[in-house]
Amino acid sequence: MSTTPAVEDYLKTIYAHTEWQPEPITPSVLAARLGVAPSSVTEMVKKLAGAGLITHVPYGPLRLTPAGFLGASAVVRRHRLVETWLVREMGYDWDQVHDEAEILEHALSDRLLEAIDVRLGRPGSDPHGDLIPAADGSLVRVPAIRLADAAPGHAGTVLRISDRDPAILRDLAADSIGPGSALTVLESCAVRLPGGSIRLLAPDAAASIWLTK
Amino acid sequence: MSTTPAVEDYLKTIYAHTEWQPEPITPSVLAARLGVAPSSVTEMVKKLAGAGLITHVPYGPLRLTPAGFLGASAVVRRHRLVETWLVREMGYDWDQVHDEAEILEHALSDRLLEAIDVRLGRPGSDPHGDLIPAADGSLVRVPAIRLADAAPGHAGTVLRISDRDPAILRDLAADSIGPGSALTVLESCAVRLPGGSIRLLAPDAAASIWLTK
DNA sequence: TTCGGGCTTTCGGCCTGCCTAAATCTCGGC
DNA sequence: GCCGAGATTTAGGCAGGCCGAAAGCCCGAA
Ligand SMILES: [Mn+2]
Ligand SMILES: [Mn+2]
Ligand SMILES: [Mn+2]
Ligand SMILES: [Mn+2]
Repeated sequence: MSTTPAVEDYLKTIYAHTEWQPEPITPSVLAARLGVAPSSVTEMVKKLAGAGLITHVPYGPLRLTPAGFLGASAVVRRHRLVETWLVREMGYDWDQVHDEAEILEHALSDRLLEAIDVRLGRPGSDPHGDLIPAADGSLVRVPAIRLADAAPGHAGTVLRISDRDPAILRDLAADSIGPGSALTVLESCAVRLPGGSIRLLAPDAAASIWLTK
Repeated sequence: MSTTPAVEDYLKTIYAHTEWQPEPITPSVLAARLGVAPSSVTEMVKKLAGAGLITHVPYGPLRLTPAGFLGASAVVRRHRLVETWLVREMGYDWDQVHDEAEILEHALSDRLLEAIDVRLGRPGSDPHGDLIPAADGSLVRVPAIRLADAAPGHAGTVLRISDRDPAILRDLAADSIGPGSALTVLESCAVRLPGGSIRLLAPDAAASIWLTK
């Protein structure tokens, strides 16, 4: 099976699901994330499993094989490098890059990707703090905890903010919170910044932020 | 009908055919340029005509309507801006950009295209001297003559070199000939450069070069 | 004027990727 | 242990884009 944009999006979405939590993805969740009908997922799952990219027992969850993981890593790498490039060189804000990257991730050649990577100084993470896999799929993971799950008093650095909801990203930017921000958790939705100022976060936002442990 | 990559490639190819010569393109030539079967062209022609993008009488040639011309201009503009960007900023040589642009022309958003255009200082032509249409499809055409058709003694500036064959581009680059080069035609395949040196061009190359009249 | 080769179109088919509706399965709650 | 809600799969279809084979058209050469 050739690796079409659809295949790449399926692999990437399966990959992303287990990036910050261990449970494998189910067909219905995958369908919802991709915005397609569950029956469409069933079909593609057959093809991906047939190509040795995922494993799947009927009515069970989906897991990437090593080959599928490598393929997914390549897409994720392209997506995140593109996002980083758009923010650092093309005047985009971090809440504006996702849709553009969603398309370009399927269109860049290896050569152009390498040129962008070099220009950017081989960044290790994208504007949202998501790690950029190396060309061989490897990356250096750091133990992290959701801000919403952190105990009051927990102090840490923002590792990553889910880029799913642009509105959250804009709100956080307005609060000067981004990857690298140091903060202390006061209670479930309040944090103290280094200057001592306090920020009250929406529950959605608190669930989107991951801190060092 | 939505404007898919296939539609964009058809429009662009029809557009390009009449850019340097007046005869409209025929289905078989279009099929050859696109690398598809003639029957595939017949099908797409029906769709394009139905959408008001081209005119076509059965067994006749194909012509862009004003709407089709506008659509084609947009694709050509994206293609040529991408080529220019790859050469000026991403370390590509002028014979290496075509395939990459062939894909990216379908993937860039208007916003990203605008950002690239601004970065490059709104260039009027691409690395091969091909004019870059403005967003409204307009461009400033200059009378030109094929080097192969120029009379001995004709002196002019290189306006444009067809980018169809990368090998020709490499050869010409080795001879220090490119858009803007001043040269005098000696006989069909020989030219004199400003320094006085003489270059013997392959017939293919002489047919690919367009000079000021 | 006729004829035939070359274009063009028609026809039937294939593949990808998506859909809805209708089975079918699974698993937690009773 | 049974049952039903929810998840998953099956079945049948559709649209886009392509193909090869066969039929149809057109025009220049004779
Ligand atoms: Mn995508
Ligand atoms: Mn991101
Ligand atoms: Mn193209
Ligand atoms: Mn060009």
